[in-house]
Amino acid sequence: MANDNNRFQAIIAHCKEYGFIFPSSEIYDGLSAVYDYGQNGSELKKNIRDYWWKSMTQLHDNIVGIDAAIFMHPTTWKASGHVDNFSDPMIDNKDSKKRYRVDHLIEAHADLLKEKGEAGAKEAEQLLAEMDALLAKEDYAGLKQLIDDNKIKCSVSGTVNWTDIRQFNLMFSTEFGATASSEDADSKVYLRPETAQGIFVNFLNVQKTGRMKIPFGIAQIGKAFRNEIVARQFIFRMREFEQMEMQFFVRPGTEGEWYKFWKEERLKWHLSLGIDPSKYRYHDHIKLAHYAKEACDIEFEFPMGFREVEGIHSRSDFDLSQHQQYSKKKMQYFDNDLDANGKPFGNYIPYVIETSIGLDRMFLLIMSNAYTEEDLSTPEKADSRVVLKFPAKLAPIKLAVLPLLKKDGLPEIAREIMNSCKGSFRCFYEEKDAIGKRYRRMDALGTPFCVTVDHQTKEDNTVTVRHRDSMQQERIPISAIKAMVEAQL
RNA sequence: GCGGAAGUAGCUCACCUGGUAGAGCGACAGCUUCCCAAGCUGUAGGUAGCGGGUUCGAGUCCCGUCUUCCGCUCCA
Repeated sequence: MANDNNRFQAIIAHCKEYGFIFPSSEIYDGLSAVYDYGQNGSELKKNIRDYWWKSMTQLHDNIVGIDAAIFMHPTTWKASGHVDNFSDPMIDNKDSKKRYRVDHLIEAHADLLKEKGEAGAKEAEQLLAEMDALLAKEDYAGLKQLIDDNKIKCSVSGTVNWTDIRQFNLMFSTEFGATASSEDADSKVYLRPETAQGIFVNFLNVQKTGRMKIPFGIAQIGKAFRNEIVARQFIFRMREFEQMEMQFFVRPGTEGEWYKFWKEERLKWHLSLGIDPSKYRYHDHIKLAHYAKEACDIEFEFPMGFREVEGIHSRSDFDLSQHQQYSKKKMQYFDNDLDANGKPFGNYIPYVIETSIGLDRMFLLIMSNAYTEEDLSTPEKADSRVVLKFPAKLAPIKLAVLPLLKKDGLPEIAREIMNSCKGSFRCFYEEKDAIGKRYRRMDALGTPFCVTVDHQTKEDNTVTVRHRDSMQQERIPISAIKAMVEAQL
C-alpha cells in the first residue's frame, strides 16, 4: 500500500465514487469545507449516530436525550463566553505572518511606554483610552490608524507592515424575524457553535419534568456551526458539523471521579466497535479553556496522524452559574442524599462532566479504519480488491441477495428472501454481472454478508453465504439467514 | 491568511515544443451461465473548473478567480 497521504486521498476518492460523501453543491464548484453525505454515507452516519444514542441513553438509565433548536436566545452566547472571547478584531503583520489580537497588540505597546517613565505612562494611558473608545465603536479603520500613528511594531519582524484589521467571529449569524435588518443588533441570532448550551438552558426543564436525581446526564445530537478561518482535511474540520454530546451533572466534589469514569467509559465505547486499541490514545490538556477544570481528548490515528475525535471535559459549574447570572433563574438542585453527618447535601449548582464527540469525525474514523486494499494475486493472475471492513452493526447495507443466474427461477427465490429480510435491516438485490464481480462491488460498500441463490437452493432451500472479510463461504438454510444477520447487529 | 502542488468522461490518467478531445476501468442494454473483478456485441457520457487575454487558431502560453490536497498559522 502507498504512503498515508496517498491512502487518505484514496479514501476520499472512494467516498465519492461509492456514494458516501460528495462536495457540497459540487456542480457549482463546491462550497469550501462543506460536504454532503450520499446514499451510503447517510446510512453509515445514521448507524453511528444510532449506536451512540442507544449506548448513551438506552443503556444508561440515568441519561436522557433531548433535541434543542439550533437557534438560541442571543444572551446564551454572552453567558457562555462565546461572544466576548471569540469575536476579537485581529491584525496580521505581512512580514512575520504573525496574527495579533488588536487589543493585545496595543496593550503590549502601552506596557513598553510605561517602562519609559512618567511621560511614557501618561502617553500609554491616553493610548489605551483611545483604543477603548474605538473598540466600543467597532471603528477598525480608526484602530488601524492608531496603530500606524504610534508606529507599533511587530515583535517578531520588527516592522510596521500591517494588514487591515479584520474581525474573526467564529459564530455564524443571521437576522431573526422577517422584518429584521442587519443593522438591528437586537434581531441578530447565531447558529450555535456548540450543542452544549442547548442542554444547559434546559437543565431545569429536564431535571424537574424527568424527576432526575443527581448524578444524571442529558444527551444530545445535533448540528453546530463554526466559521473556521481554515477548515480543511476533508470532513475532519467542516464549517457545518454534527456533535454527539452528553452533559453529566454531578455533586460538587465528585467531579474528579466522574471525570475519570467517563474518560474510561468513552474509550470503552470506541473499543466496543472492535477497533484496534493501539490506534487510540488519550491526550490530556495542559492549557485549559476558560470553563474547564480538567480536560482530555480521545485521539485516533487517522491517515494524517493522531487527531482528536472526542473530548471529555470537567466544566465545573461554570455554564450553569453563567446562565444563572444572565437569566436570573436559579440553576440549583436540592440534593436529598445524606452527607457524612446525616444531613442532606441541600442546594447547589451541579458540576458538569462533558463528553463531546464529532459525528463526522467518527464517520471518518470508521471509514479510515475500514478501508483496506487487499492483494489477492495468485501466480496465474494479478488480483486485488478494496474492501470496507465496517463493524456489521454500522454497515450501510447488511445483506446482498444475489441469484447466481438471472433465469431458472433463481431471481424469484432471491426476491422472496429480500422481502422476508428488508423489514428488519437494509438489503440489496443484484442480478447483473458475474457473481465474483457482484461480491467485489459489495466489498467496496462494506456489506458484511452476501447470500447467493443457486440451483441447489431449489432442491434443498439452502443458500451460499459469503463473508466479506474472510471471503469464506458456507451453506445455510434460507430460514436461517435473518437470524444470522441479526446476530451481528 | 501565507507558501507549494493540482483541476481533462463516474474513477485513474494521456494528449511531447499551441492545429478539429483519447485510453483503461466503470456505468447502461443485450449475449454468455461461469461461486470471487477485468469473455462477446452495442450504447451513453467531456464546449478540458470558471472568466478574461495573446493568437488565424488555446486543454496546451499569460492574467484573474473558484475548489481541493500538502506545509505553516489558527482551532472555545
